[in-house]
Amino acid sequence: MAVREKATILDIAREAGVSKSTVSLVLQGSDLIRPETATKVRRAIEQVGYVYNRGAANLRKSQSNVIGMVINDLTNPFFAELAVGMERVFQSAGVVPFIANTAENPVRQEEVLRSLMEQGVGGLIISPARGTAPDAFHRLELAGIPVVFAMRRLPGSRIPAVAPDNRRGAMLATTHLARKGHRRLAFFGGSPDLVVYQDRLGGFREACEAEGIEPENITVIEGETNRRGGMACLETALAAPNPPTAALCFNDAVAFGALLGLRKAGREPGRDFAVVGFDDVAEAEHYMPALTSVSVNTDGLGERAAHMVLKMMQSGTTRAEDHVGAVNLVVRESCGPARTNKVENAR
Amino acid sequence: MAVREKATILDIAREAGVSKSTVSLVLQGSDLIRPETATKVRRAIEQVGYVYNRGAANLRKSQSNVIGMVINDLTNPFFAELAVGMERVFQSAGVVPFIANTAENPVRQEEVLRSLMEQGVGGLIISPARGTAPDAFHRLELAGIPVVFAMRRLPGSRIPAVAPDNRRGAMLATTHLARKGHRRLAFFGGSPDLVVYQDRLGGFREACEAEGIEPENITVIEGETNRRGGMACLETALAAPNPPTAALCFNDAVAFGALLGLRKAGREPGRDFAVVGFDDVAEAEHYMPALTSVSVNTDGLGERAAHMVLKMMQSGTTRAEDHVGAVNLVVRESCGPARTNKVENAR
DNA sequence: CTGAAAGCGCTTACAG
DNA sequence: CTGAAAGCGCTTACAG
Repeated sequence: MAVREKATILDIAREAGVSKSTVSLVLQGSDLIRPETATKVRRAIEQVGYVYNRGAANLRKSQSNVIGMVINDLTNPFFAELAVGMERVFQSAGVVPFIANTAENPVRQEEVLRSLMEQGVGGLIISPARGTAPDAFHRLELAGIPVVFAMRRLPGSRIPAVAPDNRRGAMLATTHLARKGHRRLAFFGGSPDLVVYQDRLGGFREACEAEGIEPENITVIEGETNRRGGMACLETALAAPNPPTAALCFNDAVAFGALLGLRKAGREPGRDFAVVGFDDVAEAEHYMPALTSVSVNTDGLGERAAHMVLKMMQSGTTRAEDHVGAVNLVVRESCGPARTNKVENAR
Repeated sequence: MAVREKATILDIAREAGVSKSTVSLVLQGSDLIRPETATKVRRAIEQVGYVYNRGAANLRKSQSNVIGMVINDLTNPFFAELAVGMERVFQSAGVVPFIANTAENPVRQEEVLRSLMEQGVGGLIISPARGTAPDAFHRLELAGIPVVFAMRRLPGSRIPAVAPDNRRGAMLATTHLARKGHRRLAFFGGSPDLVVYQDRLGGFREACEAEGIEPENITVIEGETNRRGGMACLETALAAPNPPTAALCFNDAVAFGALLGLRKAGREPGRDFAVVGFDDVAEAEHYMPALTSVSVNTDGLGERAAHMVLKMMQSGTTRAEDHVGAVNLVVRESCGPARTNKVENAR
């Protein structure tokens, strides 16, 4: 078959001996068309090597079923897992979402959003980049495009969000550590510019209070939300005059870093110092030692967000109820066996 | 500002008191327009909250600068790193690529490609899914759309590929192990349906021969290309009557699995058994023990592929020279200290 | 420099 | 069921 000009519905119509209206109706699966005619048209479509021009159709219909997924950091396995959960839903709905990465950069995020709008997206799922301006999604709202926040939300925004119960997750983990006998606790990584951080830290503090941990025995160390940040937090913590014996980490990456830091410091992770992560990424289970972590059901949240945006697109609304996902603590080896106060005080 | 109908160039023209041709020229940055006029138009664009309709423009121009990146497995950090390298180039070229994930599924890949074509992509970078049919990209070739293969290529295809020198990388690693005194070597993970596998295994075998490793001391164990696969390979290997003392792994994920398996088996990775990975993902450096791996310059290959497709789109060709990227062995802890034959024979 | 006109590939009433 | 006609938002010669 030789290279040729792109075939259009006119070529199909000619090939099948019908009008282009008929072809269009077949393309849309209308039941106005006699089955034999439809078959004839489909054969012609194959014949001419036709590729549907969705852009032209969208232009005419002035609507679009293109969906965008804007991810803040694709190299973070957690967000990759989230994307996969969403994709599964879209796949069974027969739509191919376009993924874009903002690399945690608000400027890039603006470019990405503009491009997506120019491309005519019909709906969007966004995990906003750190430091996103409050009005970053104003254009989208104005255009009436359904948007859903995943995992992260923006303070004061009316865009619906799908996120885990971060506060409760942090409380579960902190309580677990306290009940194991730890009386000097730390929170590692993250910074207050993320709502997620405020929620997780808030839960940590609340549980500390409930368990009667003395305020002077609570250490909060901000830091990058990756391995490097975790190592740095751990170093800082151990250098303190009266160091903590356990840490809840902002996320699993930070926890992996803390575990690494412990090894470097010659401490036995789990035994000498308890570490708990957050998110329960796939790797947590296979780490050495296996990481205790707050499971947020990443896949499930992804699916939920996908369903939400699909539904909003169908009903033509930009409003929806927030969804707060259940969490639970998955206890593995990194928070070690129970410890008594005696062990803890020996340093 | 109230919600309103989408603004078009006509609205801008009215607001600015010019014709829509003038607006269009301003939009395209033509120098036919007087600066004051351009400024006036730009102000009007802001006024009416205009969003460029790229679909309409592409339809009229019958060309597109939309670029797709089709990735076979986004949850694999290696491919995520590759995607990021490509994105960097596209970003500085001012284009926002759309990423799609095939999850190593040829059927999904077909859907993704169809969708991308319907959307009117102007160029594509693909890392083909395992088990891709030889004619999977026939439609794209017919349509004259520039395509570049990244990391993986298809046997017999004329689509240009950007990939590391897999054979040489495997030889470097194998030679290193042999020179450290290992005389019984294994190759872990992967299967022959991937050209990459054939190249890496080929290099391994060639180096074994060059170093005088006896054929009966060469073990090849196929397996999944992830951690699980690595653990399984290691188990199988150790169960053999005369087990290998070192393994080159198909990729880093397999190597991490092998390292994990060693710990489970009570062996000290690096000392009791040497492990070398392939790809040198970011995590390799931070692993415990740090993983010796063949660095393929993932970022650089991504950038190269991006430049290639951009250039092809500009010159309107679908042909280009393959690029074979340089590799080098990054020696870390997982292949341990030199060993003598004596140590090796004691089991 | 600017305006009127045609056309990209499709969908959608509207007649027949 | 099918055909002719208009129009989605843009770009592009072509006159002025």
